[in-house]
Amino acid sequence: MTGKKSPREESLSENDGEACRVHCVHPERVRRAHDEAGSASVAEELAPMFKALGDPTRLRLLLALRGGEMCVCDLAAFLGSSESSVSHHLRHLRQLALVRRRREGQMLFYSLDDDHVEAILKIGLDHRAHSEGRSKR
Amino acid sequence: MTGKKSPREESLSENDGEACRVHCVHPERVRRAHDEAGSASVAEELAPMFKALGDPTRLRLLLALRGGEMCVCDLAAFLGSSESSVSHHLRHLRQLALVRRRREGQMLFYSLDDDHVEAILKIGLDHRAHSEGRSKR
DNA sequence: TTGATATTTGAACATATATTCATATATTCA
DNA sequence: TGAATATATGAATATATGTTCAAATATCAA
Repeated sequence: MTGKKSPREESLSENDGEACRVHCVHPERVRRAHDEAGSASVAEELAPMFKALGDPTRLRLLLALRGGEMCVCDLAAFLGSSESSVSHHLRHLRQLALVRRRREGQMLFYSLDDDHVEAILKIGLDHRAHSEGRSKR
Repeated sequence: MTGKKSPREESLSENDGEACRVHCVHPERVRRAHDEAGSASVAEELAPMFKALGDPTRLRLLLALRGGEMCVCDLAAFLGSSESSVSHHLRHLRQLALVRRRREGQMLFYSLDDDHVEAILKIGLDHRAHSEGRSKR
């Protein structure tokens, strides 16, 4: 992590020289952006996890699993969708280390794999509560 | 006792009878899942935000903005992509209340709109560090 | 006003993705 | 062994999504 001062407040009055000529660019800011965002591969590695959470069905699966492990047909019954579809989603989530599974006889019980997952879900719910209908058109 | 025993984990308060006949379902678990996940609309409302973070380009924009506000051409230069593309993405993020903007002359400066956004990004990065290469094939 | 810059917007296209259907695998039990 | 159950998997398809291109706004400066 790159240490830095509190962002936000600074107005750019005298900051990066002035502004943009011919399709601008404030060099200072671009440089700082690189510090914050790292290389492109950081986002490339991180995005798939968020994308996985971005599907309502998968998200619902994960929210449900907060209550404890469930088998595939439980999850299918819960969602009201096919077991095949659920299985595809679970494989997807498993490949991303978001869920793990445990076999018991013919059944496979799935559960959340990582505490971070719960944390992210929680913050997401907070954000939802916080910015209720605040979207800009 | 009630017939058979249940060698299952006790993380759940009670066992759901045994398992599944003809495409199972543990009623207790399904009920608890409903408690945890709420109605389908919860996931429907929450998913778009995660989906927005699920695109590497948009994610990179948000990571960059952690360093402070930036104008469109800064962001385009930073990403190495077109300003049109960036603008489309920013509109998307703005509609979800993930970023806000401030005009200064001809330029528009974008910044993160919500502390939750930073929090989610941070946890995401943590998760990435934690589960490095742990994905199951 | 006119011209220039910064950004937005809509449509088109090419790619990605979720679901379905049919089939395959794994495990238990007779 | 074979039937039955629970889940996985591959292919096909229909839909969603990101980027590009062309054109439209908005602001400033002369």
